[in-house]
Amino acid sequence: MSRIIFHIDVNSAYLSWEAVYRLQHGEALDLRTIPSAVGGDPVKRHGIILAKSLPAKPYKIQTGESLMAAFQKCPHLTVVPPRYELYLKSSNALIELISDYSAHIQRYSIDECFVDFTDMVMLYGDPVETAHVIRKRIKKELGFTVSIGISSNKLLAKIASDLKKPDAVTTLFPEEIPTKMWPLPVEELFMVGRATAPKLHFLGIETIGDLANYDLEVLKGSLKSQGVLIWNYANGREDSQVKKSNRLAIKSIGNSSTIPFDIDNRKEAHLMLLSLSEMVGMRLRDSQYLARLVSVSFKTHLFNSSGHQRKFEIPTDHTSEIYRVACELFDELWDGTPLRHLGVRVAEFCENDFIQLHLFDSSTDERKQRLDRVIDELRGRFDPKVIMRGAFVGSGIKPLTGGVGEDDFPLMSSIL
DNA sequence: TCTGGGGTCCTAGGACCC
DNA sequence: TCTGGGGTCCTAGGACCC
Repeated sequence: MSRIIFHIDVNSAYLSWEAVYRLQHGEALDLRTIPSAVGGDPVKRHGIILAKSLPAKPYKIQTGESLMAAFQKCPHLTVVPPRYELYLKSSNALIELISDYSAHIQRYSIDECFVDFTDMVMLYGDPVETAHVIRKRIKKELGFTVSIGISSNKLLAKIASDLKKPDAVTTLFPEEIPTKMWPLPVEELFMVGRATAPKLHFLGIETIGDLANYDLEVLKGSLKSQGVLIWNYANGREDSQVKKSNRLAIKSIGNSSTIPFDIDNRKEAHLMLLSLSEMVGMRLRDSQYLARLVSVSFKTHLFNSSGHQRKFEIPTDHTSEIYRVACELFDELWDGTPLRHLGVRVAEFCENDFIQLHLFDSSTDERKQRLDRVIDELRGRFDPKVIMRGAFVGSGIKPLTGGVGEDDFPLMSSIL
């Protein structure tokens, strides 16, 4: 039996949510009506564009480009800093409203979700009409607009929602593929990115239709399994389930940061690793997991990147353990080239519901654990900066680096 | 174009085992 | 002895997503 899937996408999410918040708090100006953007650190004119308004489009402002470049294209661009707690609240409100219509919701990212509407058709009738009802309710009750795509699978629904923006409902059922999807440039296809597009062009493939009708064996030859995947996508074939997102699905936790200055000595590098390990450790403990693997990665001033990873002898969630191994890994990997980016990540989780007591130094282990808990507690209760290791004082390196705390839902996958 | 930060998955090569 | 092949695990690197 054929399914009915919705993909719901918030238009210019961060910017819309910011604009709505400001209107609700008495500001007269609607950011959506002027060239504006949400981006990092406008004061220092540093960071990147995270979201832009429609009036910013004619200036060719691109999501992901540096603020410097954006100001050059549009000197009077209004830039506001991001506020992730607000976006999380807005996202939750959206999901709550959609829950009135179906319990089968998959949050794909903070501003996108899939809804399996198949069983709801009996209850609500025509899906397109229902989608319009949902769209209008969101606009009226929450103050921002969405684009809704409807089809028989997640891939087509996602592409459909992109066809018309803002504030729109669009279908892309299999019989509509040749007219609505095949004329699109191939880079609009999910999973065709910066590296794959040139390879496809080399084969003479320009549109999604070209790809759909291309010889699969030839494609396999140059793109392996990726070739098979995108060929199926180009033909609209995809059958993954709308899965309720569960926190348990999380696979890794990491933080990384571009340093304001190039690091050229081990001491500063270690301090940076400590700062990152603190955040990773906090998030790991919050997740209730222990990690079996830790990895360190960096980018040099020339943007060459490399990484190194290792397993813990015993799965852990201690900041001090993560930091110790991170330093080991770093010292083995680094040849002294100046660095501008450093990252720490933990993975391979197991449950922490029994306490790991090992025979040799259970007392120090317990002490570490207590220390972590007390610090987490204080940081949660007050400002995270209340606890600061002495080594950071006057170092120019923040005692805690990286974002994404407590309520993150870890589901951004390159697979639908 | 002078390039953030959070993730997931795939592949290739080497080590090691039988 | 200088020579198999298959399976699994580990690691590094790259591609993609939002």
